[in-house]
Amino acid sequence: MKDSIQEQLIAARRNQIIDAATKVFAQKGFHPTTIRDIAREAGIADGTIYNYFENKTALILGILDRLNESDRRETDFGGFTEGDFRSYMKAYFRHRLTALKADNFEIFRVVISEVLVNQELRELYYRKIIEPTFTMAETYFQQWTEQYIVKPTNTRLAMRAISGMVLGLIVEYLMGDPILEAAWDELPDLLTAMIMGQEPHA
Amino acid sequence: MKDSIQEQLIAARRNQIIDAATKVFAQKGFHPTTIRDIAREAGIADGTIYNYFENKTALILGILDRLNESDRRETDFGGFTEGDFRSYMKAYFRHRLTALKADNFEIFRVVISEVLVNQELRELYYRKIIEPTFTMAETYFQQWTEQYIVKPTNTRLAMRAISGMVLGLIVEYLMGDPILEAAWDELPDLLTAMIMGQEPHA
Amino acid sequence: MKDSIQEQLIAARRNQIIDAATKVFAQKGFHPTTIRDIAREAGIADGTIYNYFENKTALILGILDRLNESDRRETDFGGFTEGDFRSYMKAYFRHRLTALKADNFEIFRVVISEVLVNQELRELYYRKIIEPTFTMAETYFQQWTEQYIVKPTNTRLAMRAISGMVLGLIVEYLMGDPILEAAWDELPDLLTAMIMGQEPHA
Amino acid sequence: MKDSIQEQLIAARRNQIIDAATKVFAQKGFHPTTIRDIAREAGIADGTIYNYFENKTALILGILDRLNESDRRETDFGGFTEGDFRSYMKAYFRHRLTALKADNFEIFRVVISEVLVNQELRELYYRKIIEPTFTMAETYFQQWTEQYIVKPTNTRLAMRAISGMVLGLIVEYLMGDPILEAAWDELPDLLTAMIMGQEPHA
DNA sequence: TATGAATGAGCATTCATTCAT
DNA sequence: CATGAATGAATGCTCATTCAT
Repeated sequence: MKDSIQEQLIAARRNQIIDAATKVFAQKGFHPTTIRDIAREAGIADGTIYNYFENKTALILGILDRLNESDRRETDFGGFTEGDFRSYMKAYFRHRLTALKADNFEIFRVVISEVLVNQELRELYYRKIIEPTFTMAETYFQQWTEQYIVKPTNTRLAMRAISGMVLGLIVEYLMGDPILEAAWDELPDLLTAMIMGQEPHA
Repeated sequence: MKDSIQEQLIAARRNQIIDAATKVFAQKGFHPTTIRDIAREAGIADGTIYNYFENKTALILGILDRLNESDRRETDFGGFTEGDFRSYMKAYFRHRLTALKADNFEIFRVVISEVLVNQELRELYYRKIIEPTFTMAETYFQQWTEQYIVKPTNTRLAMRAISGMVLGLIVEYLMGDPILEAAWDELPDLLTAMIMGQEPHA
Repeated sequence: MKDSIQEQLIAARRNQIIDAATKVFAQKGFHPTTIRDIAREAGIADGTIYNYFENKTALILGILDRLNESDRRETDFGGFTEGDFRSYMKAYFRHRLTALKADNFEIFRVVISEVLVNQELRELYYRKIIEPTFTMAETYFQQWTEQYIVKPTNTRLAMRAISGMVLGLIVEYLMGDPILEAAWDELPDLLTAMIMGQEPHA
Repeated sequence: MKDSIQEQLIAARRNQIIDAATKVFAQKGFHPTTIRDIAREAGIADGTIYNYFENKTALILGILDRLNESDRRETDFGGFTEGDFRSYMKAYFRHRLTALKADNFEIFRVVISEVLVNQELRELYYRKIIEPTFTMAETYFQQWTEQYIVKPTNTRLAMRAISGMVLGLIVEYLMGDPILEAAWDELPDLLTAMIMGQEPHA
């Protein structure tokens, strides 16, 4: 019982710190942000952060974890399993392309940048987020690729191509492309059309 | 005459430094690499680097410039302009996905990471590399999209989706995905098929 | 309560650092002295200095402040206000010429040198030390100049001439003049005689 | 003959460099000025400076020498030797207080600052400039002090007090005192009056 | 657990000076 | 003599991390 309260307190404090870290990292980037910046933003002392996170990198990990969790909570494509795969794709694109809108874009910029370059982070990110996502998605794609692509071994590659398209577009957006910024919302339809062919007219 | 020699000497030294920087950055990443590391690798004094580059960030710029130049030199899709767009696409995918193979992958990891997070770098990268590339490519895509996509205003978006797919796949590769690593060479065909539909059988 | 202790600790540490800085600056001068020199002399780490002073220049400011404070504490010419102006002058000269004796001379050398050349320092020095001193002294001089100098507007100039005489003598001393070194103690009487005329014999 | 031309060339180049150094030192101060700054201002290469001056400090010495020479050339108080000592004093004050006007003030600031703190410079400055000046002036003052001051041994001290007054006023001016700046031209008369008493009315 | 002062390794950058051309 | 590229020692300052209270 007591442990439970303890855990809740700890979780609350961790969240408080991750909130602060997310905010400041998003504003200033990872390297330019100091532990003191985060501590001040969280309204706590520098040293306190080290009671909850081993080091600065662990904060990025914490952010990743939480992004992942909230993503998993929001994501549910179960409804599309049967039947309309086109709708599923459109929903997937919309979800992925919208999820990072607003503030999230900036923290995503920082996270991607750091993950690319930090092996420890990268391995964790791959193992905890990318891999499970791919594995989970494989089922959905399987049935689709069976119809469209001859070699079924390519299912996994096709999946990666599609998720890569989304990721690449986000990166291009983060590079400051004005075209993407202006027409971001048109992407789900367009991407679906590109991948699945023109929507058959009734 | 003398100026020409001077310029050559300067260019040679710059290349020497960029070579060293590329190598060390690729090994250790941008931030962990010290100017001294690069100077040692280049076999020159620390201070000499500053006779050719304003600061550490300028080294990344130099690397970007050279990647860009060599890319432009290697790239020639002119032959595909007329006629077979499918071949053009396949060539494009193959070129893009191969260009960064080997050592280049590692420096690309570092460059992308830093560009994402450094505004000055990002703006230059966009202005000098991304934007011209898109502008140049627009012509090729125009004719294709005219046939496949109803709204011609989406040409630019489609281009970005396709280049984004490549970029995203590279990033996923850099994240350590074993599937991509194993089947990287199958991608050109697969991507072409995904975008353009199955190749029509004779 | 706790704050008071905190403040005392902070003040103590600041004093400890200023002591060290004064000592090392006096020995080696401002520019040749490194932060590490001061830290070692104070028996603390380099970084600790930056918890108490913004930068190296701020150390000079700290020294100035403390010189100023101790000067104010020692200085009290109130007793001479009424009556004997000649005694006042002599006391003034003696005080000014003695105050900097011993170690103080060397730190004064460094401080003057740096203040002359550092605008920020100069402005602060003028505003916090010179100006208040002149303003405060004006009252005393007023009554004297009323008697001796026709144009009362010149009071301020006369004050500056007299304080300048002291300052100039100190600078000449610091230049290494052996005559001044040998007869420094005779100056108060001499200067008084020069300014006020020979002492009337009873 | 050839040597003479050689010497003239060398002297000309030295002057060119000292001109540049004076200008840049006056603008930026000694330490913030780089050899390159001076070389650029002189329109020559960095290395050339080292053919004429041993090091950066030697440039200050060169400036001092030239200030001294031009001062000696301009200074001639011979006419006042006999007769009117009051006129002599006034001329002395006027000369000293005017000589450094305009640009000279700024270079004087830099020179004083550096001389105070650099022993080698200080000794040379004292030996070559201060000492000869005092020795030379002693004769003039002798006769005056004989009349006014009882102890003739104090002649030298009185001289130093008076020259110190000038020096101190200049330093106070350099500290940024607005009163002195506004009424600088009134000083010769005032100082004379302070030292010699009110001018006797006919 | 919270604090925040102390730590000190670490690094980009500068610049006086040298010397081969 | 002039040049200016190369040198590399030297240093102020930052900041992640620790730990006594």
